[in-house]
Amino acid sequence: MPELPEVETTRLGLLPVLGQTVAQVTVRNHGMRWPIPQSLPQTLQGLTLQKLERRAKYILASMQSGEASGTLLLHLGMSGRLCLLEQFTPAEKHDHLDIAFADGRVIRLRDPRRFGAVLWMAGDVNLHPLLATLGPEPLQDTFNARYLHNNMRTRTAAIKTTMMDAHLVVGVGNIYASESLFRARIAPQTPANKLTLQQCERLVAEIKSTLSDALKAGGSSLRDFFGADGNPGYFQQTYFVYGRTGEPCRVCGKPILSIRQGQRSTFYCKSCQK
DNA sequence: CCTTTGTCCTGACTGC
DNA sequence: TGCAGTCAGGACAAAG
Repeated sequence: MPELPEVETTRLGLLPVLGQTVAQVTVRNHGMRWPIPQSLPQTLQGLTLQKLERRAKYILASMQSGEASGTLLLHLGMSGRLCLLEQFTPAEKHDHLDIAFADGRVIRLRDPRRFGAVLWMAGDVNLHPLLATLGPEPLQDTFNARYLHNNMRTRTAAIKTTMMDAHLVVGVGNIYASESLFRARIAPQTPANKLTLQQCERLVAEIKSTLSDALKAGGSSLRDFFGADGNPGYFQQTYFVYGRTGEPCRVCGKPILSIRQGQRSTFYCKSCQK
């Protein structure tokens, strides 16, 4: 389940092919969340990779050659992985897309569940419908306690579901929502408009530190993450509550509870979170 | 049958 | 009245 830190680590792992020119694109399966455009191989052929950026959980690969330019949007869904191969190797079952470069290296997308996406945007990628209305990046200063508190005023739904709304702030997936609420000692069922400014301060701080801790862990495990076998696994983190139903709280020892909120699992400690 | 993710859509409702 | 915002729920992608 790639969350923002894994996406960012994936982006870092791809940086070595910056400046390379696309030699050949192979699409083995177009059926992703949205179909991979039939014209993608033709579109990318001969373009040079200029920039690798990230917005929310999208990796944005900007390509250009002469007049032709645009950006490839890559989303990993819940089971997607991008590996950078030093040279072509035979594709396996769920390897849906290869982007081969002139120097022989290959970016390969593997996504068993195919919830991911590969899209092409000519022109300004920030105008793409999927990106245009997104909220701020969680690690930027525009995402702060005042912003959160202000935007929670009109929200009556539970803080857990509200904080996962990408129009409010991006990159807070199911795992980090539970984790940062625990760290901020806020009960996930709390109506968003009941949060005090002080609670918003704690929550923003914990979202930022939870994500940046994970980013640091990702950066330091980059070599393992982009393993020599070209088969990166996701770095395993120790969670306070996520997936720990019935196990003892790492702070107070009471059992971790799980509930459903908006058709998603939420994990929390009843005695630590108020 | 269940679970998992992010995103989009619909219909109902609220408040200005 | 009209409109924008909000919310709950469901749909959807596929596989284990």
